[in-house]
Amino acid sequence: MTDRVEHQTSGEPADTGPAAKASVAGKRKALRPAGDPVAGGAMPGHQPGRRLHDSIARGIGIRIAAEDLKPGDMLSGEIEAAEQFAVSRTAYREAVRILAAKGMVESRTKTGTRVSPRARWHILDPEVIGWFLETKPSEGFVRDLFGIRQMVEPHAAALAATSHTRSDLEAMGDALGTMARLQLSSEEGRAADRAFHQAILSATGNELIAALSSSVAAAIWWTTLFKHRAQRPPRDPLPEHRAVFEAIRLRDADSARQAMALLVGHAFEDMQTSLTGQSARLTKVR
Amino acid sequence: MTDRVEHQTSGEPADTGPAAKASVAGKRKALRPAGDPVAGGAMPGHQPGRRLHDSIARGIGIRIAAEDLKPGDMLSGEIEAAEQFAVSRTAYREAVRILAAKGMVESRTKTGTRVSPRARWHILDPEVIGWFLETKPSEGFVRDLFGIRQMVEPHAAALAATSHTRSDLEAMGDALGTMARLQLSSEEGRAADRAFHQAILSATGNELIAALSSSVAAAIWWTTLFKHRAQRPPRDPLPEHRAVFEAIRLRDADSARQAMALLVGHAFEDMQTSLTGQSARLTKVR
DNA sequence: GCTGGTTTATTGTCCGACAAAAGAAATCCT
DNA sequence: AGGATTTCTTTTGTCGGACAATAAACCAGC
Repeated sequence: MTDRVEHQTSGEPADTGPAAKASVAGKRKALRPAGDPVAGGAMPGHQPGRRLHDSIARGIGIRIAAEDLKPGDMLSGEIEAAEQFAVSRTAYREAVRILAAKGMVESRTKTGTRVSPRARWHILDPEVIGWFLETKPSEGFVRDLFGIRQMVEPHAAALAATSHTRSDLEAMGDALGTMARLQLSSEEGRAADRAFHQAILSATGNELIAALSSSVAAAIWWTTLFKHRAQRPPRDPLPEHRAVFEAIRLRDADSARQAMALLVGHAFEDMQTSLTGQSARLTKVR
Repeated sequence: MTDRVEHQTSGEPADTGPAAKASVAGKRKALRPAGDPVAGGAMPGHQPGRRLHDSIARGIGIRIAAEDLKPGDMLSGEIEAAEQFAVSRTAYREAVRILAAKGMVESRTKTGTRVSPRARWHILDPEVIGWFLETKPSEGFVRDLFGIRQMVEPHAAALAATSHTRSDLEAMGDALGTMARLQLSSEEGRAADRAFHQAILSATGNELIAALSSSVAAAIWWTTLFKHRAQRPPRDPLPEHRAVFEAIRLRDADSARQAMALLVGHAFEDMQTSLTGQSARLTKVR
């Protein structure tokens, strides 16, 4: 008894709608009409210009991240799944390869393709993190995100203080200047915030630590998002950033570590108060 | 007769002799155009039972990790590449999808597929780390590996001290017992070593930190390898492991952090002395 | 020299077929 | 009947060939 999971886009059960299999076998003339409103048909949320297999992988990945598909769940067979997405089996298979490369699913002959146990997910993969943030991530996930940030960034700041080069310092300074000019209300200002922290991770000289920047960036993204939603103006982050920068510039590792620990700790506090203050509001972003 | 497959942990310098494998299957048609000298043979290192696209992805990934293919380098076109590997374009494309999912290559129409800049590589991906360790004992990479271990493990031990559950403790205890029984000379003993450290990362309760276990495991793998190569008997790692375990068991976060910092520091020292002691052998590869 | 079409090389997508693996079922031998 | 063996069946894996879409490169015209 195959208890298969279907790839439906909305809550509507696929219910073999009339238009569902509208000439899947039809000639490939069936170009995708712009704005095709027919539900159940074409790949939902597929932006033109992006690749089909990427869109499909993303769609399934988001469903897994949202626990709509749980570990152990079996995906429908390739032929059926390809039909549901209204794409060729080739495109669907390439999507599954992507998911498998990120540890999210496993395929075996006869057994089919099923969602892997959570411990195997490459949860530090930037794309995977993006999928998790796509829908409302669990409180635990955001907490873990900050947990890693509290572990990484003070250490990284200390390393950066001793190992930075001139260009590292310039990158930090530029980002800091942009932050001061634009504040965190604009997208550019928030990008500068991320750039500042990324510059520090790069300055460690350890490319494995630098690879954690996507996780850090994700946590920062959430912080600023929550701050932005909370009506009351948050504390000004600039002085603490400057303190970190100064300590790194003076090659004072201990000060840099402490300053960064303070910064991250405050960011965590802000996020927590914002989160508990309006946890009901945490619905879908975007 | 159990047809047991030897699970030789790949990672050993791929000396894989059996090249005569090939013979993908009795194909329907004679492939192989006349003018093709088949440079390098069909698909080297493809174990039967593994998937073709995985083997190809691994092969290319290793070449990238070994800097045989450098960032910016363009891979040959899909048709030509598929011919070189003696596989279909489909299989080759799925391999490229895997590489792209790990940030190692980027494909664009007309431009072709090229190796991505190093900063985009998902270098914390367990498979990617495996590719790096396959052929490249770059001193810098191993140093970075230990750098991340020095950052992660003391912090993780402190967290584990406060957050561990009974089952976490049991996992650590079991691993420690196996280590004591088998030492590090056997593969099982080394596996127990890795299991001990992994149990600590799991006990943090932070799944993002736990996801770093592959990096830590890789570093441990290198340590034991070097220790094994160095003729003189290394220090006994067990007392230090026990100290970490005891501190965690007593929920003493500070002691756990310090004990773990000591353990990792000594492992790093051992690795460095072993490494410098036979640097001639290590650098001869390139 | 620049602008704007045209060519062209390369990846992207589709289709239909067969191979291989492995669970499930049927069969056979004792 | 029971267990081992063989056959069936389902599902992914691989193949080859075709066409579409895209963007770089090229060419023509002003």
